Amino acid sequence: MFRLEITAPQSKARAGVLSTDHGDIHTPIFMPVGTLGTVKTIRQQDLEDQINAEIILGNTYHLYLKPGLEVLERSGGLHAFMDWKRPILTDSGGYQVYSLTDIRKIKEEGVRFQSHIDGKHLLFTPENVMEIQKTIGADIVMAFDECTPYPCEKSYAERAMHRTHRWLDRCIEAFEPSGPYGHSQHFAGIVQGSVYSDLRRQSSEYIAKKELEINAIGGLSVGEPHPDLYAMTEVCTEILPASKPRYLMGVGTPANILECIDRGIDMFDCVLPTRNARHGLIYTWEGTINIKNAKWKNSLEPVDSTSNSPMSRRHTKAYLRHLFHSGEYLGPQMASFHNLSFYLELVRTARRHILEGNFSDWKKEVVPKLEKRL
RNA sequence: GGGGGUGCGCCGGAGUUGGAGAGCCGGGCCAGACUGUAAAUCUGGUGCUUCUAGCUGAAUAGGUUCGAUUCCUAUCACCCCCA
Repeated sequence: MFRLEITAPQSKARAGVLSTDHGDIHTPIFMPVGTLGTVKTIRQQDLEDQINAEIILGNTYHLYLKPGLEVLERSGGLHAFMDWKRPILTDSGGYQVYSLTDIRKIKEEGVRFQSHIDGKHLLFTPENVMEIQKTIGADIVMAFDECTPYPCEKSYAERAMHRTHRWLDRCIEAFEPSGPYGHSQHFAGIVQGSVYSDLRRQSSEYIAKKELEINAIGGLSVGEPHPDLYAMTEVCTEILPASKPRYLMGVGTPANILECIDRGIDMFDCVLPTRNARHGLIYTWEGTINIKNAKWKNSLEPVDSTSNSPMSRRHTKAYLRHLFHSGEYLGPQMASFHNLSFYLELVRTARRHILEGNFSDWKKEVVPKLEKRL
């Protein structure tokens, strides 16, 4: 399923190919987030033809509530429902344990959520989360875990980690690789342990022992400082097997992504390019732009002259700013299109430099620029 | 031309029956935040200054009063009615 092509010199960065029944994924890869069966504002066709996303995310908790399993099953799964032919990875709802902390209760059996839509109680267990992801028809199925917050007391982080491990065992027991729609599913376990090296080490060893197809690192990019993010990533990639893809969940900024590729990560997902786009933040190779700022009012420069998205080369900053200030739908849409194009271009370029053997030098050169504010 | 009414913030509302408030609610504007999406959302600022405080301020100019956004006079602007 995963073929490692090359490991960069003086770095843990690697390039590989992850194969699924819906197509190959060239790593390192960025996976746009499409929580509710849509990458917000972007058509599937553009995602495929223009942005060239190789895989997108869906979310178990959200899809279970809306549109619900019945129509997904009748459609033949999420791929058919949303007409997306490439791979899909579904998050298990473990992140909602963190983000919806006020409307959930954690028990050994699972997590009881009170629906944010109608207040109904629902119990998510490792077993039924595997079942739901089967019905959704994801190519990559995530273990049900608990994403701990930051900051997090060590004693709590440790208890939560052990519970996540117990849940992992139950997920493995419940998971079946043969999905209901004729394509096979792949399972990923998740390392936890907050920002504590010894817990991260312990969790990585626990996950590694299971010899899963994909190993993920969760519970990061929840507000901890970047040095902690990098340090914890390094601790985990040191232990998680090199022969299997490593997925760093929820990361991150362009600089985060390059730094973590450098530390041996193969897969990323993050809401930043799409959410920030809707809020007017544009990512470029020269740094980030808040397109709503007054300084762009009369700028007839292209949004991004180096973008591989024709739209960003054709339209001016002044125009995009105007769209935002007028509340026009095209603003957030163009910005999302641009940012996703940029993120995919970012990882493709990283991959190219890994294959060329000069990833580290290239990374050192571009990261300071990426972190600039224009 | 005659009669009536209304004027405070960048805009729209609310409110002030002589003891003000640099002040309420929206919007706009200026910024900021956002990392496995309860997010096209949220937060802060938006008269001036030497800024833990002070100053100026209710169309404009006067007047009455201990005290005026409030009462009086004139002027200006806008709205309504009549010619």
